[in-house]
Amino acid sequence: MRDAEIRELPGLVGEEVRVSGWLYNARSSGKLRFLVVRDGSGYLQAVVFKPGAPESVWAEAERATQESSLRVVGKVKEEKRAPGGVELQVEALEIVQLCPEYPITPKEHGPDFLLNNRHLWLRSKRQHAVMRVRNELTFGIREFFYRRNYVQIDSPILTPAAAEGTSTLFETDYFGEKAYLSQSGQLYLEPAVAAHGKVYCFGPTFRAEKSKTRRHLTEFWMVEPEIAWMRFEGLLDLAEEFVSELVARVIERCKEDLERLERDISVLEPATRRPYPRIDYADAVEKLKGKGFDVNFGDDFGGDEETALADESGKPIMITRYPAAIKAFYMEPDPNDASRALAVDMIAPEGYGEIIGGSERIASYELLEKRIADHGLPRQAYEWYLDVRKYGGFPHSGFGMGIERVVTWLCGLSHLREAIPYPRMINRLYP
RNA sequence: UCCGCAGUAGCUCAAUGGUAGAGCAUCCGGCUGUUAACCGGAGGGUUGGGGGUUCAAGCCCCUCCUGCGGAGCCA
Repeated sequence: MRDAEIRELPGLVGEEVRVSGWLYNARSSGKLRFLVVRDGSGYLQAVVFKPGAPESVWAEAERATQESSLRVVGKVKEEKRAPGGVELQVEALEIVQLCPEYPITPKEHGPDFLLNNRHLWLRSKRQHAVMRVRNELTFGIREFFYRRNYVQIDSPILTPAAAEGTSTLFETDYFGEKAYLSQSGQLYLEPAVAAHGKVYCFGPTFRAEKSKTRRHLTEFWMVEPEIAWMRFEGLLDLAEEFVSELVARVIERCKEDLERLERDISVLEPATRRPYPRIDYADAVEKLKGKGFDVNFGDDFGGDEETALADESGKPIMITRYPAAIKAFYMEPDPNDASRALAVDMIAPEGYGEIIGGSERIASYELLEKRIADHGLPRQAYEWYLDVRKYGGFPHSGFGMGIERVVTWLCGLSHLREAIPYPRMINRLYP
Protein backbone atom coordinates (compact mmCIF):
# COMPACT_ATOMS: atom_id res chain seq x y z
CA MET A 1 0.00 0.00 0.00
CA ARG A 2 1.30 3.42 -0.95
CA ASP A 3 0.20 7.01 -0.61
CA ALA A 4 -1.03 8.48 -3.86
CA GLU A 5 -2.22 11.77 -5.24
CA ILE A 6 -5.51 11.65 -7.03
CA ARG A 7 -3.90 12.80 -10.26
CA GLU A 8 -1.80 9.60 -10.35
CA LEU A 9 -4.67 7.17 -9.93
CA PRO A 10 -5.43 6.46 -13.61
CA GLY A 11 -1.94 4.92 -13.75
CA LEU A 12 -2.44 2.83 -10.61
CA VAL A 13 -5.43 0.70 -11.59
CA GLY A 14 -5.50 -2.54 -9.59
CA GLU A 15 -3.22 -1.23 -6.88
CA GLU A 16 -4.09 -0.52 -3.28
CA VAL A 17 -3.44 3.07 -2.32
CA ARG A 18 -4.11 5.58 0.43
CA VAL A 19 -5.52 8.96 -0.53
CA SER A 20 -5.59 11.88 1.90
CA GLY A 21 -7.86 14.82 1.34
CA TRP A 22 -11.18 16.45 2.08
CA LEU A 23 -14.72 15.31 1.45
CA TYR A 24 -16.02 17.45 -1.39
CA ASN A 25 -19.48 15.93 -1.58
CA ALA A 26 -21.25 12.73 -0.60
CA ARG A 27 -24.17 10.86 -2.08
CA SER A 28 -25.67 7.75 -0.64
CA SER A 29 -28.25 5.23 -1.64
CA GLY A 30 -29.08 2.74 1.07
CA LYS A 31 -26.23 0.30 1.01
CA LEU A 32 -24.00 2.31 -1.28
CA ARG A 33 -22.20 5.54 -0.48
CA PHE A 34 -20.19 7.71 -2.83
CA LEU A 35 -17.60 9.98 -1.29
CA VAL A 36 -16.13 12.59 -3.60
CA VAL A 37 -12.68 13.29 -2.19
CA ARG A 38 -10.46 16.14 -3.33
CA ASP A 39 -6.78 16.52 -2.50
CA GLY A 40 -5.81 19.51 -4.62
CA SER A 41 -4.57 17.35 -7.45
CA GLY A 42 -7.99 16.13 -8.48
CA TYR A 43 -11.33 14.69 -7.50
CA LEU A 44 -11.86 11.04 -6.64
CA GLN A 45 -15.04 9.08 -6.30
CA ALA A 46 -14.57 6.69 -3.41
CA VAL A 47 -17.22 4.01 -3.03
CA VAL A 48 -18.29 2.16 0.09
CA PHE A 49 -20.59 -0.83 -0.37
CA LYS A 50 -22.26 -1.77 2.91
CA PRO A 51 -22.43 -5.57 2.59
CA GLY A 52 -18.81 -5.76 1.47
CA ALA A 53 -17.28 -3.33 3.95
CA PRO A 54 -16.51 -3.65 7.66
CA GLU A 55 -19.28 -2.09 9.73
CA SER A 56 -16.96 0.58 11.12
CA VAL A 57 -15.99 1.73 7.63
CA TRP A 58 -19.64 2.08 6.67
CA ALA A 59 -20.37 3.98 9.87
CA GLU A 60 -17.50 6.40 9.27
CA ALA A 61 -18.58 6.91 5.67
CA GLU A 62 -22.03 7.84 6.92
CA ARG A 63 -20.62 10.15 9.56
CA ALA A 64 -18.26 12.09 7.29
CA THR A 65 -19.56 15.58 6.51
CA GLN A 66 -18.72 17.95 3.68
CA GLU A 67 -15.09 19.17 3.95
CA SER A 68 -14.14 16.72 6.69
CA SER A 69 -10.46 15.86 6.32
CA LEU A 70 -9.96 12.15 5.83
CA ARG A 71 -7.81 9.33 4.54
CA VAL A 72 -9.21 6.51 2.46
CA VAL A 73 -7.53 3.22 1.63
CA GLY A 74 -8.66 0.97 -1.14
CA LYS A 75 -8.13 -0.55 -4.54
CA VAL A 76 -8.15 1.63 -7.66
CA LYS A 77 -10.66 0.39 -10.18
CA GLU A 78 -11.40 1.43 -13.71
CA GLU A 79 -14.96 2.73 -13.78
CA LYS A 80 -16.58 4.55 -16.67
CA ARG A 81 -19.39 5.89 -14.52
CA ALA A 82 -16.96 7.66 -12.18
CA PRO A 83 -15.71 11.17 -12.98
CA GLY A 84 -12.11 10.83 -14.08
CA GLY A 85 -12.57 7.22 -15.21
CA VAL A 86 -11.35 5.56 -12.01
CA GLU A 87 -12.80 5.11 -8.56
CA LEU A 88 -11.59 3.80 -5.25
CA GLN A 89 -13.22 0.83 -3.54
CA VAL A 90 -12.89 1.81 0.07
CA GLU A 91 -11.52 -0.77 2.48
CA ALA A 92 -10.54 1.59 5.27
CA LEU A 93 -11.52 5.13 6.12
CA GLU A 94 -10.18 7.44 8.76
CA ILE A 95 -11.83 10.77 9.52
CA VAL A 96 -8.98 13.04 10.59
CA GLN A 97 -11.26 15.89 11.59
CA LEU A 98 -15.03 15.92 11.39
CA CYS A 99 -16.08 19.18 9.75
CA PRO A 100 -18.98 21.08 11.31
CA GLU A 101 -21.68 22.53 9.08
CA TYR A 102 -19.77 23.99 6.12
CA PRO A 103 -20.89 27.44 5.01
CA ILE A 104 -20.42 26.95 1.27
CA THR A 105 -23.05 24.45 0.22
CA PRO A 106 -23.30 22.86 -3.21
CA LYS A 107 -25.78 25.51 -4.30
CA GLU A 108 -25.61 29.11 -5.45
CA HIS A 109 -24.20 31.88 -3.29
CA GLY A 110 -23.93 35.63 -3.62
CA PRO A 111 -20.63 37.47 -4.17
CA ASP A 112 -20.64 39.19 -0.78
CA PHE A 113 -21.03 35.92 1.08
CA LEU A 114 -18.42 34.18 -1.04
CA LEU A 115 -15.92 37.01 -0.61
CA ASN A 116 -16.42 37.00 3.15
CA ASN A 117 -15.60 33.31 2.95
CA ARG A 118 -12.83 33.66 0.38
CA HIS A 119 -10.50 31.50 2.51
CA LEU A 120 -13.00 28.63 2.10
CA TRP A 121 -14.22 29.59 -1.37
CA LEU A 122 -10.71 28.85 -2.66
CA ARG A 123 -11.49 25.15 -2.11
CA SER A 124 -14.31 25.07 -4.62
CA LYS A 125 -13.86 23.73 -8.12
CA ARG A 126 -14.06 26.96 -10.08
CA GLN A 127 -11.72 28.86 -7.80
CA HIS A 128 -9.30 25.95 -7.82
CA ALA A 129 -9.25 26.07 -11.61
CA VAL A 130 -8.75 29.85 -11.71
CA MET A 131 -5.74 29.68 -9.38
CA ARG A 132 -4.21 26.98 -11.52
CA VAL A 133 -4.57 29.15 -14.61
CA ARG A 134 -3.03 32.06 -12.70
CA ASN A 135 -0.15 29.83 -11.67
CA GLU A 136 0.43 28.72 -15.25
CA LEU A 137 0.35 32.32 -16.44
CA THR A 138 2.78 33.66 -13.84
CA PHE A 139 5.19 30.78 -14.31
CA GLY A 140 4.92 31.26 -18.08
CA ILE A 141 5.76 34.93 -17.70
CA ARG A 142 8.92 34.17 -15.74
CA GLU A 143 9.93 31.49 -18.18
CA PHE A 144 9.30 33.78 -21.16
CA PHE A 145 11.73 36.35 -19.80
CA TYR A 146 14.23 33.87 -18.40
CA ARG A 147 14.57 32.21 -21.80
CA ARG A 148 15.26 35.59 -23.35
CA ASN A 149 17.92 36.40 -20.77
CA TYR A 150 16.01 39.10 -18.92
CA VAL A 151 17.01 39.73 -15.31
CA GLN A 152 14.25 40.05 -12.77
CA ILE A 153 14.72 43.24 -10.78
CA ASP A 154 12.31 43.57 -7.88
CA SER A 155 11.07 47.11 -7.38
CA PRO A 156 10.37 48.49 -3.93
CA ILE A 157 6.85 48.50 -2.54
CA LEU A 158 7.51 51.40 -0.19
CA THR A 159 8.37 54.49 -2.15
CA PRO A 160 9.06 58.09 -1.23
CA ALA A 161 7.16 59.72 -4.08
CA ALA A 162 4.52 59.11 -6.67
CA ALA A 163 5.30 58.06 -10.21
CA GLU A 164 2.54 60.18 -11.68
CA GLY A 165 1.05 62.35 -8.96
CA THR A 166 0.04 61.42 -5.43
CA SER A 167 -3.74 61.27 -5.62
CA THR A 168 -4.08 57.55 -6.24
CA LEU A 169 -1.51 56.30 -3.76
CA PHE A 170 -1.88 54.66 -0.39
CA GLU A 171 0.00 56.73 2.13
CA THR A 172 1.71 55.25 5.14
CA ASP A 173 3.99 56.46 7.89
CA TYR A 174 7.64 55.65 7.47
CA PHE A 175 9.36 56.55 10.76
CA GLY A 176 7.87 59.98 10.69
CA GLU A 177 8.20 60.45 6.96
CA LYS A 178 5.47 59.98 4.39
CA ALA A 179 5.79 56.87 2.27
CA TYR A 180 3.57 55.49 -0.46
CA LEU A 181 2.78 51.99 -1.65
CA SER A 182 4.10 51.55 -5.16
CA GLN A 183 1.70 51.92 -8.05
CA SER A 184 4.29 50.85 -10.60
CA GLY A 185 7.79 49.46 -10.56
CA GLN A 186 8.67 51.03 -13.87
CA LEU A 187 10.64 54.06 -12.71
CA TYR A 188 12.89 51.82 -10.62
CA LEU A 189 13.35 49.52 -13.56
CA GLU A 190 14.88 52.16 -15.81
CA PRO A 191 18.12 52.55 -13.82
CA ALA A 192 18.40 48.75 -13.70
CA VAL A 193 17.99 48.42 -17.44
CA ALA A 194 21.20 50.44 -17.77
CA ALA A 195 22.88 47.74 -15.74
CA HIS A 196 21.41 44.63 -17.36
CA GLY A 197 20.00 45.64 -20.74
CA LYS A 198 16.81 43.59 -20.38
CA VAL A 199 14.96 43.52 -17.09
CA TYR A 200 11.51 43.02 -15.67
CA CYS A 201 9.76 43.34 -12.37
CA PHE A 202 6.84 41.32 -11.16
CA GLY A 203 4.99 42.10 -8.00
CA PRO A 204 2.00 43.69 -6.34
CA THR A 205 1.05 47.28 -7.03
CA PHE A 206 -1.44 49.52 -5.27
CA ARG A 207 -4.00 52.07 -6.36
CA ALA A 208 -6.06 53.99 -3.84
CA GLU A 209 -8.62 54.98 -6.46
CA LYS A 210 -12.15 54.45 -5.22
CA SER A 211 -13.00 52.43 -8.28
CA LYS A 212 -16.06 50.25 -8.04
CA THR A 213 -15.99 48.25 -11.21
CA ARG A 214 -15.37 44.67 -12.22
CA ARG A 215 -12.06 45.75 -13.74
CA HIS A 216 -10.42 47.21 -10.65
CA LEU A 217 -8.69 46.08 -7.48
CA THR A 218 -6.78 48.24 -5.01
CA GLU A 219 -4.00 45.65 -4.89
CA PHE A 220 -3.08 43.84 -8.07
CA TRP A 221 -0.08 42.20 -9.68
CA MET A 222 1.76 43.66 -12.57
CA VAL A 223 4.63 42.43 -14.70
CA GLU A 224 6.74 45.16 -16.29
CA PRO A 225 9.56 44.49 -18.76
CA GLU A 226 11.97 47.28 -19.68
CA ILE A 227 14.47 46.97 -22.52
CA ALA A 228 17.47 49.11 -23.41
CA TRP A 229 17.82 50.33 -27.00
CA MET A 230 14.36 49.02 -27.86
CA ARG A 231 12.27 51.45 -29.90
CA PHE A 232 8.52 51.72 -30.13
CA GLU A 233 8.06 49.25 -33.01
CA GLY A 234 10.14 46.67 -31.16
CA LEU A 235 7.97 47.13 -28.10
CA LEU A 236 4.81 46.43 -30.08
CA ASP A 237 6.37 43.23 -31.40
CA LEU A 238 7.42 42.18 -27.91
CA ALA A 239 3.99 42.79 -26.38
CA GLU A 240 2.36 40.79 -29.13
CA GLU A 241 4.82 37.93 -28.86
CA PHE A 242 4.48 37.92 -25.08
CA VAL A 243 0.71 37.75 -24.95
CA SER A 244 0.26 35.31 -27.83
CA GLU A 245 2.80 32.93 -26.34
CA LEU A 246 1.21 33.07 -22.89
CA VAL A 247 -2.28 32.46 -24.24
CA ALA A 248 -1.03 29.48 -26.20
CA ARG A 249 0.69 28.11 -23.12
CA VAL A 250 -2.38 28.36 -20.93
CA ILE A 251 -4.62 26.82 -23.59
CA GLU A 252 -2.21 23.93 -23.95
CA ARG A 253 -1.49 23.29 -20.29
CA CYS A 254 -4.76 24.20 -18.57
CA LYS A 255 -7.25 22.39 -20.78
CA GLU A 256 -9.01 20.74 -17.85
CA ASP A 257 -9.20 23.92 -15.85
CA LEU A 258 -10.59 25.95 -18.73
CA GLU A 259 -13.12 23.19 -19.33
CA ARG A 260 -14.17 23.31 -15.70
CA LEU A 261 -14.60 27.06 -16.08
CA GLU A 262 -16.69 26.39 -19.20
CA ARG A 263 -14.34 28.61 -21.16
CA ASP A 264 -14.69 28.11 -24.91
CA ILE A 265 -11.09 27.62 -26.02
CA SER A 266 -11.91 28.37 -29.66
CA VAL A 267 -12.72 31.93 -28.60
CA LEU A 268 -9.21 32.33 -27.15
CA GLU A 269 -7.40 30.71 -30.03
CA PRO A 270 -7.20 33.75 -32.36
CA ALA A 271 -5.07 35.42 -29.67
CA THR A 272 -2.39 32.75 -30.09
CA ARG A 273 -1.80 33.93 -33.67
CA ARG A 274 0.26 36.96 -34.56
CA PRO A 275 0.05 39.67 -35.64
CA TYR A 276 -2.50 41.57 -33.61
CA PRO A 277 -4.31 44.48 -35.24
CA ARG A 278 -2.55 47.79 -34.66
CA ILE A 279 -4.61 50.90 -34.89
CA ASP A 280 -3.46 54.49 -34.67
CA TYR A 281 -5.23 56.53 -32.01
CA ALA A 282 -6.52 58.99 -34.64
CA ASP A 283 -8.00 56.14 -36.68
CA ALA A 284 -9.54 54.68 -33.54
CA VAL A 285 -11.28 57.98 -32.86
CA GLU A 286 -12.65 58.03 -36.42
CA LYS A 287 -13.78 54.44 -36.16
CA LEU A 288 -15.60 55.18 -32.91
CA LYS A 289 -17.27 58.22 -34.42
CA GLY A 290 -18.46 55.98 -37.22
CA LYS A 291 -19.99 53.69 -34.61
CA GLY A 292 -21.86 56.59 -33.09
CA PHE A 293 -19.65 57.27 -30.09
CA ASP A 294 -19.33 60.82 -28.86
CA VAL A 295 -15.54 61.02 -28.83
CA ASN A 296 -13.18 63.69 -30.00
CA PHE A 297 -9.51 63.71 -30.76
CA GLY A 298 -7.77 64.23 -27.44
CA ASP A 299 -10.20 62.17 -25.36
CA ASP A 300 -9.17 59.02 -23.58
CA PHE A 301 -11.28 55.95 -24.26
CA GLY A 302 -13.68 54.50 -21.73
CA GLY A 303 -14.57 50.86 -21.25
CA ASP A 304 -17.36 50.89 -23.82
CA GLU A 305 -15.15 52.48 -26.46
CA GLU A 306 -12.39 49.95 -25.84
CA THR A 307 -14.86 47.10 -26.13
CA ALA A 308 -16.27 48.42 -29.37
CA LEU A 309 -12.80 48.69 -30.91
CA ALA A 310 -11.64 45.28 -29.71
CA ASP A 311 -14.72 43.37 -30.76
CA GLU A 312 -13.90 43.75 -34.44
CA SER A 313 -11.45 40.88 -34.26
CA GLY A 314 -11.22 37.98 -31.90
CA LYS A 315 -7.70 39.10 -31.05
CA PRO A 316 -6.38 41.71 -28.70
CA ILE A 317 -5.77 45.01 -30.47
CA MET A 318 -3.05 47.56 -29.96
CA ILE A 319 -3.96 51.22 -29.99
CA THR A 320 -0.90 53.36 -30.68
CA ARG A 321 0.32 56.95 -30.54
CA TYR A 322 -2.04 58.51 -28.02
CA PRO A 323 -2.08 62.26 -27.50
CA ALA A 324 0.79 63.09 -25.15
CA ALA A 325 -1.53 65.18 -23.01
CA ILE A 326 -3.48 62.15 -21.76
CA LYS A 327 -0.44 59.97 -21.14
CA ALA A 328 2.35 59.83 -18.57
CA PHE A 329 5.10 62.43 -18.37
CA TYR A 330 7.95 60.02 -19.18
CA MET A 331 6.68 58.91 -22.58
CA GLU A 332 8.74 59.71 -25.68
CA PRO A 333 7.06 62.05 -28.17
CA ASP A 334 6.36 60.80 -31.66
CA PRO A 335 9.17 62.21 -33.86
CA ASN A 336 6.59 62.95 -36.59
CA ASP A 337 4.18 64.74 -34.26
CA ALA A 338 5.35 65.94 -30.88
CA SER A 339 1.76 66.22 -29.64
CA ARG A 340 1.54 62.45 -29.69
CA ALA A 341 3.29 59.96 -27.45
CA LEU A 342 4.89 56.68 -28.50
CA ALA A 343 2.44 54.89 -26.26
CA VAL A 344 0.44 51.72 -26.71
CA ASP A 345 -2.51 50.13 -24.97
CA MET A 346 -3.39 46.53 -25.67
CA ILE A 347 -7.09 45.81 -25.38
CA ALA A 348 -8.29 42.26 -24.81
CA PRO A 349 -11.30 41.06 -26.81
CA GLU A 350 -14.77 40.29 -25.42
CA GLY A 351 -14.86 43.46 -23.33
CA TYR A 352 -12.09 42.47 -20.93
CA GLY A 353 -10.46 45.84 -21.43
CA GLU A 354 -6.90 47.10 -21.25
CA ILE A 355 -4.38 44.45 -20.33
CA ILE A 356 -1.19 46.24 -21.31
CA GLY A 357 -0.01 49.83 -21.27
CA GLY A 358 3.43 50.75 -22.49
CA SER A 359 5.63 53.24 -24.25
CA GLU A 360 9.03 54.25 -25.43
CA ARG A 361 10.57 56.34 -22.66
CA ILE A 362 11.97 59.81 -22.98
CA ALA A 363 15.70 59.50 -23.63
CA SER A 364 16.65 63.19 -23.49
CA TYR A 365 17.69 64.70 -20.17
CA GLU A 366 16.48 68.16 -21.12
CA LEU A 367 13.06 67.01 -22.30
CA LEU A 368 12.43 64.86 -19.24
CA GLU A 369 13.49 67.75 -17.04
CA LYS A 370 10.97 69.96 -18.79
CA ARG A 371 8.18 67.39 -18.53
CA ILE A 372 8.72 66.95 -14.80
CA ALA A 373 8.46 70.71 -14.39
CA ASP A 374 5.40 70.93 -16.69
CA HIS A 375 3.59 68.29 -14.65
CA GLY A 376 4.35 70.14 -11.45
CA LEU A 377 6.32 67.21 -10.03
CA PRO A 378 8.95 67.81 -7.34
CA ARG A 379 12.22 67.84 -9.24
CA GLN A 380 14.20 66.74 -6.22
CA ALA A 381 12.28 63.48 -5.90
CA TYR A 382 13.12 62.59 -9.50
CA GLU A 383 16.81 63.39 -9.46
CA TRP A 384 17.78 59.73 -9.48
CA TYR A 385 15.37 59.13 -12.36
CA LEU A 386 16.93 61.96 -14.36
CA ASP A 387 20.34 60.36 -13.74
CA VAL A 388 19.36 57.54 -16.12
CA ARG A 389 19.53 60.21 -18.86
CA LYS A 390 22.43 62.15 -17.37
CA TYR A 391 24.92 59.29 -17.15
CA GLY A 392 24.88 57.61 -20.53
CA GLY A 393 21.38 58.16 -21.77
CA PHE A 394 19.89 55.73 -24.26
CA PRO A 395 16.56 54.91 -25.89
CA HIS A 396 14.48 52.33 -24.05
CA SER A 397 10.95 51.03 -23.90
CA GLY A 398 8.73 48.95 -21.68
CA PHE A 399 5.21 48.02 -20.76
CA GLY A 400 3.15 46.82 -17.84
CA MET A 401 0.66 43.98 -17.92
CA GLY A 402 -2.00 43.48 -15.28
CA ILE A 403 -2.05 39.84 -14.22
CA GLU A 404 -5.61 39.74 -12.93
CA ARG A 405 -6.97 41.31 -16.10
CA VAL A 406 -5.32 38.59 -18.14
CA VAL A 407 -6.45 35.79 -15.81
CA THR A 408 -10.00 37.17 -15.96
CA TRP A 409 -9.90 37.20 -19.73
CA LEU A 410 -8.37 33.73 -20.07
CA CYS A 411 -10.83 32.20 -17.61
CA GLY A 412 -13.82 34.11 -18.94
CA LEU A 413 -14.63 35.50 -15.49
CA SER A 414 -17.10 38.28 -14.94
CA HIS A 415 -15.06 40.03 -12.25
CA LEU A 416 -11.40 40.61 -11.41
CA ARG A 417 -11.98 39.62 -7.79
CA GLU A 418 -11.91 35.91 -8.66
CA ALA A 419 -8.56 36.21 -10.41
CA ILE A 420 -6.53 36.86 -7.24
CA PRO A 421 -6.50 34.67 -4.11
CA TYR A 422 -7.37 37.44 -1.67
CA PRO A 423 -8.88 40.41 -3.49
CA ARG A 424 -8.41 43.85 -2.05
CA MET A 425 -11.10 46.29 -3.05
CA ILE A 426 -12.67 49.44 -1.73
CA ASN A 427 -14.62 48.23 1.34
CA ARG A 428 -12.95 44.84 1.44
CA LEU A 429 -9.85 43.99 3.47
CA TYR A 430 -10.99 40.62 4.86
CA PRO A 431 -10.00 37.85 4.90
C1' U B 1 -17.17 61.45 -5.27
C1' C B 2 -21.58 60.83 -8.56
C1' C B 3 -25.72 57.73 -10.82
C1' G B 4 -28.72 53.20 -10.56
C1' C B 5 -30.21 48.48 -8.03
C1' A B 6 -30.61 45.52 -3.69
C1' G B 7 -30.86 43.94 1.79
C1' U B 8 -36.51 38.32 4.22
C1' A B 9 -34.10 31.25 7.69
C1' G B 10 -26.82 29.45 7.86
C1' C B 11 -26.98 30.13 2.02
C1' U B 12 -29.92 31.33 -2.73
C1' C B 13 -34.50 33.42 -3.41
C1' A B 14 -40.44 33.89 -3.16
C1' A B 15 -44.49 36.49 -0.77
C1' U B 16 -51.82 42.61 -4.38
C1' G B 17 -50.79 46.92 2.27
C1' G B 18 -54.17 41.62 5.36
C1' U B 19 -51.81 34.26 9.07
C1' A B 20 -43.71 35.09 6.44
C1' G B 21 -42.77 30.40 2.24
C1' A B 22 -39.55 27.09 -1.06
C1' G B 23 -34.83 24.82 -2.47
C1' C B 24 -29.95 23.81 -0.50
C1' A B 25 -27.42 23.01 4.27
C1' U B 26 -28.42 20.51 9.37
C1' C B 27 -31.02 16.30 12.06
C1' C B 28 -34.25 11.67 11.46
C1' G B 29 -36.08 7.83 8.02
C1' G B 30 -35.95 5.19 2.83
C1' C B 31 -33.17 3.47 -1.54
C1' U B 32 -27.05 -1.41 -4.73
C1' G B 33 -24.46 3.12 -9.26
C1' U B 34 -24.89 8.23 -7.61
C1' U B 35 -22.92 12.62 -10.88
C1' A B 36 -25.17 20.09 -7.50
C1' A B 37 -28.43 12.24 -6.77
C1' C B 38 -33.46 11.28 -5.41
C1' C B 39 -38.04 10.43 -2.00
C1' G B 40 -40.54 11.37 3.03
C1' G B 41 -40.34 14.05 7.77
C1' A B 42 -38.39 17.70 11.58
C1' G B 43 -36.06 22.00 13.61
C1' G B 44 -34.73 26.86 11.92
C1' G B 45 -37.29 34.27 11.36
C1' U B 46 -36.75 41.11 15.98
C1' U B 47 -37.95 40.72 7.18
C1' G B 48 -30.26 45.55 7.74
C1' G B 49 -30.82 49.91 11.92
C1' G B 50 -33.86 54.13 13.40
C1' G B 51 -38.18 57.11 12.59
C1' G B 52 -43.01 57.93 10.10
C1' U B 53 -47.99 56.96 7.36
C1' U B 54 -52.02 53.26 8.25
C1' C B 55 -57.18 49.66 11.60
C1' A B 56 -52.99 46.83 9.60
C1' A B 57 -46.12 47.51 6.79
C1' G B 58 -41.43 42.51 4.46
C1' C B 59 -44.21 45.76 0.97
C1' C B 60 -45.54 52.94 1.14
C1' C B 61 -42.49 57.63 2.93
C1' C B 62 -37.85 59.78 5.37
C1' U B 63 -33.01 58.72 7.10
C1' C B 64 -28.65 55.98 8.14
C1' C B 65 -25.72 51.51 7.29
C1' U B 66 -24.02 47.57 4.16
C1' G B 67 -23.46 45.25 -0.49
C1' C B 68 -23.81 45.05 -5.95
C1' G B 69 -23.42 47.33 -10.91
C1' G B 70 -21.68 51.51 -13.60
C1' A B 71 -19.08 56.49 -14.37
C1' G B 72 -14.53 58.95 -13.49
C1' C B 73 -9.30 56.86 -13.07
C1' C B 74 -6.51 53.05 -14.61
C1' A B 75 -3.60 47.45 -15.35
